[in-house]
Amino acid sequence: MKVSELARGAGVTAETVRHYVREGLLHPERHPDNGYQLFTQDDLERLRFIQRARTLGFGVAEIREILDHADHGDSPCPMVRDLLASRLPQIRERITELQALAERMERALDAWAEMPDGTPDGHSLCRLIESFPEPLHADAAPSSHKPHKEMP
Amino acid sequence: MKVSELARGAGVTAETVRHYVREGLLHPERHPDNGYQLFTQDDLERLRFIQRARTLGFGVAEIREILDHADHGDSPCPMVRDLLASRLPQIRERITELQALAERMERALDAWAEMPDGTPDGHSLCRLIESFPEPLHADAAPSSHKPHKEMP
DNA sequence: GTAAAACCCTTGTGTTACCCAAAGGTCAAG
DNA sequence: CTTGACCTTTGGGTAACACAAGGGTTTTAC
Repeated sequence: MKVSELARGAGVTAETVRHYVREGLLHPERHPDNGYQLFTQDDLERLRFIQRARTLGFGVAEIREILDHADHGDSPCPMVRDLLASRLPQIRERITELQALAERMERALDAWAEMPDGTPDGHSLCRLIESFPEPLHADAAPSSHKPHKEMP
Repeated sequence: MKVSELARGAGVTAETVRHYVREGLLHPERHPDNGYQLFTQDDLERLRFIQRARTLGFGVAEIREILDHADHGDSPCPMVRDLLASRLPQIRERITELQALAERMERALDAWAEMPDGTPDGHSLCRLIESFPEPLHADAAPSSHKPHKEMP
């Protein structure tokens, strides 16, 4: 198979496939004449595996590790389980955050009805936003969790 | 106020403040002698406004627009409402996705108990992942929504 | 047989919202 | 006057691709 064929087979773009190759998740042969990348059926399964792993929240680097393990004949399952277990709480946290976000947005839109769009008076920017509670930045809590990152 | 003072006042890092200055969200004066950035109380409120807007899901570029509007004496509220209204469904979608993700992860961890960590046999990578349903890539639906982006 | 369409290659750039390091100037305290 | 804390700018890194450019190749149609 060539790049695009493999890509179609898994429902991704050719760019994504090339990306995975660059990142070392796929190791295609090269057609000796024209240098085209040649993929096998196993590569297709491998790509589908990658897709599933991605939907499980794994990053590309992690998947590479998993695949490397498996390629060496080791079972990556324990690693997978640990990664899964360690990330699940973060996902939950992220969900909670987003739900709070959605709620804030809804309350904002609801409150809209009763608020005038008045031109700012030099001190107010948009009451719609200003009237929200502050993000209450944790500066007293000794729990050393730095500014938060995005999910992988 | 100097950078770090402003930053502390809003619970962000000095780097973040400098970032917002670079992006044009804050326009501090400069101390004529040493070139230090000088912020006012209004800047502190402005920064807090920015923080609230961020927690409402606005991107830096959008906030810049909002602030520019307000700085010109226009009410940014209608813009804010539209942005809020247009983004809310995306947030909901994202929540649904993440909930599905969390569920998949849980099911995976549950299923773990009954599965052997067997070394891969050359065709299986990790049954824990392989036994998941494929991401069912929409290639038949005419709804032209390309590979999805992350939330702003 | 050949020309255009459709693919392939590599390389480099852009996206988001910051974080971090380096090199060097400034300032308050001891 | 020397630390140490803080300031400045510049430049590079992050995640997972998307996209465009410039140039070769293969397939398809006439």
